[in-house]
Parts: sequence; structure tokens; C-alpha cells
Amino acid sequence: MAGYPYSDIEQKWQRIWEGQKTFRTPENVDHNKPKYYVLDMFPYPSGVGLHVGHPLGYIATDILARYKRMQGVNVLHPMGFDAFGLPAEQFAVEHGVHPQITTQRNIDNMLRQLKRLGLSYDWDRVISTTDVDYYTWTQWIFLQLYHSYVDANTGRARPIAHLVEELEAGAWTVDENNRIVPAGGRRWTVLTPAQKEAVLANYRLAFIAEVPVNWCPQLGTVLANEEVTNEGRSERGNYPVFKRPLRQWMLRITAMAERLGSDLELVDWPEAIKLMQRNWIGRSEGAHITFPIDGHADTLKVFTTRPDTLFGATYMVLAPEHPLVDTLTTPAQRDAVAAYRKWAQGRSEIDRTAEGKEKTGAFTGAHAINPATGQRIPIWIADYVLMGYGTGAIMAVPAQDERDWAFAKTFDLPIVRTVQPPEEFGDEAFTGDGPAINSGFLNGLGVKEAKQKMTAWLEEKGFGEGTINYKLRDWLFSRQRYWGEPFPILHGPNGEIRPLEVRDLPNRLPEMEDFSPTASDDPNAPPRPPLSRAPESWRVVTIDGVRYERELNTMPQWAGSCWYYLRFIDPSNARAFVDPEKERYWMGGKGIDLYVGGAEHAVLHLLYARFWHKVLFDLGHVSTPEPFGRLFNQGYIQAYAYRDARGIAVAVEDVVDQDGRPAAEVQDQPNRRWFYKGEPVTQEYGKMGKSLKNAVNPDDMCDAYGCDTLRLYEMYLGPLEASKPWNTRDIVGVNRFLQRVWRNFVDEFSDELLVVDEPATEEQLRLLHKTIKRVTDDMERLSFNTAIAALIEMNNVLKGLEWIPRSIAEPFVLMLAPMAPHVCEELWQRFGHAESLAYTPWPAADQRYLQEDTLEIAVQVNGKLRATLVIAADASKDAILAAARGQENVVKHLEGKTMRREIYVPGKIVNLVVG
RNA sequence: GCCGGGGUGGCGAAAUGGUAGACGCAACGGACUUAAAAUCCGUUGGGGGGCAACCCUCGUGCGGGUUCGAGUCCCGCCCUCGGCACCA
Repeated sequence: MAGYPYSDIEQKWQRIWEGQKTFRTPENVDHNKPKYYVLDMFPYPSGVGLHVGHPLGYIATDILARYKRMQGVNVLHPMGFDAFGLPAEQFAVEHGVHPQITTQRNIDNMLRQLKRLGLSYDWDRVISTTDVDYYTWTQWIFLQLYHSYVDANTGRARPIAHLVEELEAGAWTVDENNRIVPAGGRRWTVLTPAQKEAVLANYRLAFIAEVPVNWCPQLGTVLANEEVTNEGRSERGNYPVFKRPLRQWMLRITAMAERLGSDLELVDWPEAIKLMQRNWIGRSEGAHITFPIDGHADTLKVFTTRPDTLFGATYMVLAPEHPLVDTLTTPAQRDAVAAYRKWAQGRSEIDRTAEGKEKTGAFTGAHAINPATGQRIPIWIADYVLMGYGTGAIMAVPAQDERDWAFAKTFDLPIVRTVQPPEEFGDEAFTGDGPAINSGFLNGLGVKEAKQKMTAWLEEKGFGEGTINYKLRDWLFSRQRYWGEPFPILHGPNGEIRPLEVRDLPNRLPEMEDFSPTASDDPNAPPRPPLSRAPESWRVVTIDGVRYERELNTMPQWAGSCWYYLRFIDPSNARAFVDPEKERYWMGGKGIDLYVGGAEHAVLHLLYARFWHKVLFDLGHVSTPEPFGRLFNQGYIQAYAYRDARGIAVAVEDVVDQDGRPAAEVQDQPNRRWFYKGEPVTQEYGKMGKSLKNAVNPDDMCDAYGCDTLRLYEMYLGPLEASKPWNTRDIVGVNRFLQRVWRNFVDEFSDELLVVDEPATEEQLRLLHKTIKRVTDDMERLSFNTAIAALIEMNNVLKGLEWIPRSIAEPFVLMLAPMAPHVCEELWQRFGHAESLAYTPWPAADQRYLQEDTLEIAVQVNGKLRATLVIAADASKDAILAAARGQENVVKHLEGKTMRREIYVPGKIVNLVVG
């Protein structure tokens, strides 16, 4: 392979950087200097290693980190591993090796691959969520959550001890549902310890509750809503998931719903991601309305976003699981209701979506009273009403709701329009705005005003009140897995929960021979966490003679990634999860300055981490309300994949071009048949991966072209945020560029330097400074593809020169350095510099050379703008006038008038006044 | 169905409302070479004209509009990718 010796150069500089710890961020940096915290979403240490799609974001952040260092900014650029969780455990189970060992092995391999790309991480700060020193503090944060609650008035987290103090002082009482109320309930002091704890459990941010959860028998674990697909299957492994009530740890993320939504305004994130989070949180304003039930003491509470349509509520619907179904159902309807309920509950999520939106339901025989009309309206149950949203019951207003309309049509229920649809509106539900009709005191009002008036009326009459409802559910936080953080929790003999003291952390994961989960085909199989098989010496703890059992569930995958960005600031601190002063510096301003990762974490990691961060903020442990000030989603690198006539994937390297069409060329090897040689293959396009045989290994690319070329190619492919196709054949373009750069500065044959200490020409300086401006702008915008294009353009001019002036060569190399650091370091050294260029100041564009070569001239005829000419900056007045005369629009409006040579220059645009 | 991002050469793509296609790949022609590779020089959106330097014309998914001027802004469609989806 001809050209510059990239292999030697890259190894040489990687060794120097590692040996000198060039990119280490010292423990005690000067806090008066500006900082830049640039972070990648840390990866799972997967067993198959990286393909070229993975490091796309890492290369981008690396370029930015290097660029910022050259600007004299303190840079924190760390990397770590999210190593707990299902993938790591499954990999270990498959290979029959303890996850501790496979995880370490995978981390080592990924570290090797990352280092080979020349990434300038601070390797002294590498952490893994599975390190005891790390998960100690994950457990510590869990204890913070357990010991906190959110004050409903302020929306802020506080230590729950404060609430207890207030209760002991008699500021609050407790009602029959163990809810805290201002007055009228039981006094705190009369409650037993167990009763008190039952009250507090309703407020703690970490609590145990028996709730319907997503149970995946084949994974042997429960899953968060976010980990279940629309088809009702597990995101990992695609196994069926069943709803089932289980006692589980929950995190009360709903208590933060309002701030998680509103604080999105504080951050610089892609609008699409903000929107996804807003949709996930699902804030909607409306009202709770309480309906009396005919002949019952019970009432029925519903949530609606359309209180204005109450006059049109002609029936009610309960979710099949609603607790009042049994009490309400009349004897005559009992069998029908029970049958429907059984049928509905046996339906999986798949059945429900597969059957479309056909409405099913059953009449309970009971009636409610519409508080607005006083009429008796029938109460039904139907599975289109979900127990998990609102109150699990609705008032049905078929005239103004498509679902209610469909249900009413199916079961022949009355429909009363309460909003006047436009003329010629069809026979369907009208959800738009219009004057209220058939609505008593609301008639004539628009929807908005009617909502307000009805809400006020409900509050006045005591039938309800305005409220805000969220789609967001509490976060199911237990997993029946081995490879996760153990909870710092003990269970007492009477079921009481005893959190570990901070001084008793960490609660270490026990060594176990058999760590595999208990899979089952039976949806009703009891959960059997692997830790139930842990030795008794681990499971049982005796304190003051009381025998406690450790919690046997572990935390989910997401726990470790909720706060790793804070640990990077102070990774070896044994006394605190992060030093407050360091935290204030590195998280200062708007938090992390740039966070780069895939959009797939929009509602998982990014929402969970924000929740934890807000709790830590409220409790005074961190200094910013939001962790990630600026978020950038890099696109995916996709790749073409090929199938032969049988539909079997053909490896990309076996595809050849045959008259412009792809064809499979299978090598004629002794043990390999080649029936499909030259056969046309079909091309598809998608993610890189094993199954499509289209993954490209970065190690191979580094071998063939060098990692500087790989880095450049990945950035040159297209905009960072876009998905774009990988084409190995295109990689030679940027490789040739680097070869030409090298040959511009180093003689191919004599190895002598071709850089001279001669002054540059005016033309060269103009080119240089324009390029500096372009590249600098592009760096700030993360537009690396256009930055590279600018450098290629400049290099194409330089390549015609026999010698290159030092004043041109050095800034050029500095600008290229963040993207192709190895070759630039080598050139820099050959230019005679002893120090690495990593901290050499970034070149500045000199304004003198940036004058525009064109000007915009606004041509006004009789004070009205008639044309704008773009002309050469050094054009004479006569030339300008001639150009103006040639403009059709000017000529049209001149109508024989003469042009006056009145030219003035406000800034860039020159006004040529004519008339 | 709702929300969001995109549609520009053979391909990846550039273009603060101002010469559309920078830069790269591929292709073609040429130089060097016994030859090939590598390298270097040139051509490359469509159509038309000129001996020529060049010139004309049509072109950014489709149809309208605003503007002296629209790939870019506005309205209405079509296609495509992503997210959500019986959320009251």
C-alpha cells in the first residue's frame, strides 16, 4: 500500500498519548477557566464488539473535545460501560460463564477497539456500573429516593423526615385511605408504627405496591412500560408479556410529571425528543366529575378533558377491572358481566390491536345520575376504557367523541349533540369547536368558555373540580434477575421494610454458581428471583436479635445510567457520590454542555435520568435542575444488504457489480458451492447487523486505511444527525485526501519536509483565513462533513505547490487535527514542535482576509426596491450602473428616466438609488 | 388516525431568500507505465447553439402563492422515514 505510513504513525501516537496521559483531565483543574463537558451515551459492553455504526457519535464528540481543548477550555470527556442488565446476563448464560467475567472481557475488547480509533477520553475515569465502588452510590441514591417525598404544594422533593415532623406536630391528619389531609382524619400520634409506615408508603419516592405489572414469563421478570412494545412483547427478546398484579418496587416518577414536562423549556434538545417526552408524560387539563349512582351509596368519579360536554353524557363506561364493577352489577347482569370480564382479561395486547377498534362491552344493569341533566344513564363496562389512565371510568359523550360514538352505535345507546357541528357535517362524532347546544346554561358558548364555566359550576355544586391528568405511570423498579444492583433493603419478620444504613453500604451482589433466571411458559408462574437461591449467609441478616431477609429483586438496567454522568466528575471519591465543588464546576451553567447519543433513548434513559437528577437537585446534592443542557441525536449508519434468489442473505463482501446491477459472487472453494455466482441479488437497506451479513468491522477499516481515514469517512458521510448509508468503496476518497495532505508536506521519496519559512502570498492567506472561518463555524455547528469539504478544497489548491509556506501549513494541520489527529500530530512534530498539538491554540481567522468578493446592491427606483444585484466587490461604479441597466425589473420601472449615480454603503448592502 | 423529520445529478451530499449541484464516489477521456496498480490533468444535471472564448434554455416530489429574486418562506397535495396510538 502506497502512501503515508499510517499504521506506524497511529500506533506511535496512541502509545504517546497513553504513556503521557495527554487527555487526562486533572483532579484539580483551574475552576476559573471555562469548561466543556462533552459526553457520549455509554454503551453496553456487548460480546460481539463494535461495528462501524457504533462509534459515529464517539468520533463526533472526540472531534469536539479536541477542538475545545485547542481553544483553551477545560474539557471533561469520559467513557464508561453500562454493564448491568439483561443483555450482559443473557450473554453470560449463553456462554455458561459468570457475567462478572464476560462483562470484564467484553469491556476489555471494547476498550481496545475504542482506543484504536484514537479517541481522546480520559481513560483514568473509565467506570462500569457493575463496579462495587459505583453501585454503592447507586444504592445510596436509591436510599435518598426511599427517604424522600414530593411536596404537593411546591412539586419539590424533600426528606420524608420533614413530613414526619409536621405530622408529629399535628399539622396534618390521615384519612381512611392513608392519605394525608389537612383536617378531619385520624391524628398521627394515635397510629401504630405499621399504620404510620402504610401512610408514608403512599408518599415515598421509592415504595412497594401491588400493581398490575408487565410480566414476561420467558424472561422470568417484570418489565417497565417503556420496555414493552406496542405488540405487547418484550423489547428484549420479543417474548409475550402479560398484565398481572404483583408486589414490586416502584419509583414515584409521577410526582415529578409536571416539572419533567415544563422544565423541557430549560434545555437545548432536538424538538422531536422534547415532543416525545411531552407525549409520554401526556399532560392533559380537564376535570374530575363525580356521578351519583342510582340506589347506591357509592359514587363514580371520572376524568374528562371535555367537562363542557357533560350535558351530552348519555352513559358511563368502567374498565373491566374497575373495583366498583362487582358492587354495581345487578343480579340479572352478573353472568354477562362476569363473562365479558373474563373474556376481556384473557385478551392479550396483540388480540386487542389485531381486532382493530371494534367496540365490545357489557351492561352492568346499574345507572348513574348525570349531575347536569339529572337523568339516569346506564353504566357499562368495556375494555376500551383503561384502568391505568385517569380513574378507570369515563362519562361517555358519543356526540363529541369518536370512541364513544362507535360504542353507542354498536350498543344502540342515545346520542345527544352538545356542540353544534358545521353545516353538512356527517353522521359522526364532532370533536371540533362550535357553539354549545342542548346544554342549559352553557348554550351558545364556545368549547373553551364552556369548559371554564362548567368547571366553575362543578366546583360550586361540589360535583367535581378542575384537574390535570398525566399518562405517565410510576416506574416499575424491580427485576427478577441476578445481574443488577441489589436493593439496600431488608424485610423484617412481620413484613416491615428496613432500609440499610448508609454506613452498611454497599449491599454486595453475592457470588453465585447458578445465576440464570427462572423462565416459564406459564403466565401465572410465580416470580422466582435468582437471588432467592443465594446462600443464607447473604440472604439473612440479624440485627438486635431480629432476623431480616434481604430484598431478592435487583434494580433494572436503567438504574446505573441514571447518574453515571455525575460519577465521571469524581470517579474515585469514596466519601461521596460526587464532590460538591467539582460538581458545581463541571455541571455549571446548563449542566452537561453536549450529550450525544441515539434517539432510541428519548423516553427511557433520558426521562429516568432527569427524574433522579431533579430529586438530587431538590435535596441539594447537585446544582442544576436539568442534567443535559444540550442534547444531540446522531443518526444511524445504515448499510445495503443483499439476498440471493432463494432469499438468503449474501455477505456484502461477496457482492459484485455486474453491468450496474449487484450480483453475488461466491468464491469457488473446495467446501463451498457456488451455484449463485453471478446471479442477480436483491438489495435492501437497513441497520447494520449480523443477520443481514452487512456489518463492517472498524478493526478491518483501521487495518486497510488507518483510523484517521475511518474517522474522516464517518464524519464526511453526511450530516451527523442524519441516517446515511455506509459504502466501503467510497472510503478511498478521504483516504486519498490524507495521502495528498501528507505528500503536500513530506516528500514521498526523500522523506524531507516540504514546508518553508517563506511568506505566504496574499491569495494563499485569503484562502487560509476563509477556510479558518468556515471550519470554525462548522465545528460550532457540529457540521463536520462541510468542515472536511472546506479542508479538502483548500488542500486541492495547496497540492499544486512545490513548497508550502509554514504560515499556511501549520494552521491547516491544526484545523485538521481534531478529525485526523494521528497524521496531524506526526506532521506537527516534523514541523519542529516538541509538544503535542492537542493544546495548541486553534487558529484565528483574520478579518483583513475575509472581505467579501461580491456585494449585494439594492436598486431603488423612486424609493421602491426594484432589484438586488450581486456584483464583484471591486466593480467600478460604471460597471454597477451598467449591470443595473441590464436588469429587466429596473428597466421596466425606469420608463425613460435617467439613473443618478447616487450610491451609499450601509454595511454590506450598497443602495443604488435611481429615479 | 395524530405528531415530527425528509424528498436536490448515476450515488453520498453542499447551498444566512441572491450564480443550484461545493466536496467526495462512480463513470468517461488523457498523461505516466511493457502492462496493471498508484498518481496527475481534464470532462461529467437535461436539451439546444457556436470554429472558439462561450451563449441560450429547462431543471431541487406535484400544484398554487408571496418576492425584484424561492431548493429555502406561505397554502394545498403526493411519497417516504421515525415516534405515539381506544390516554376519555
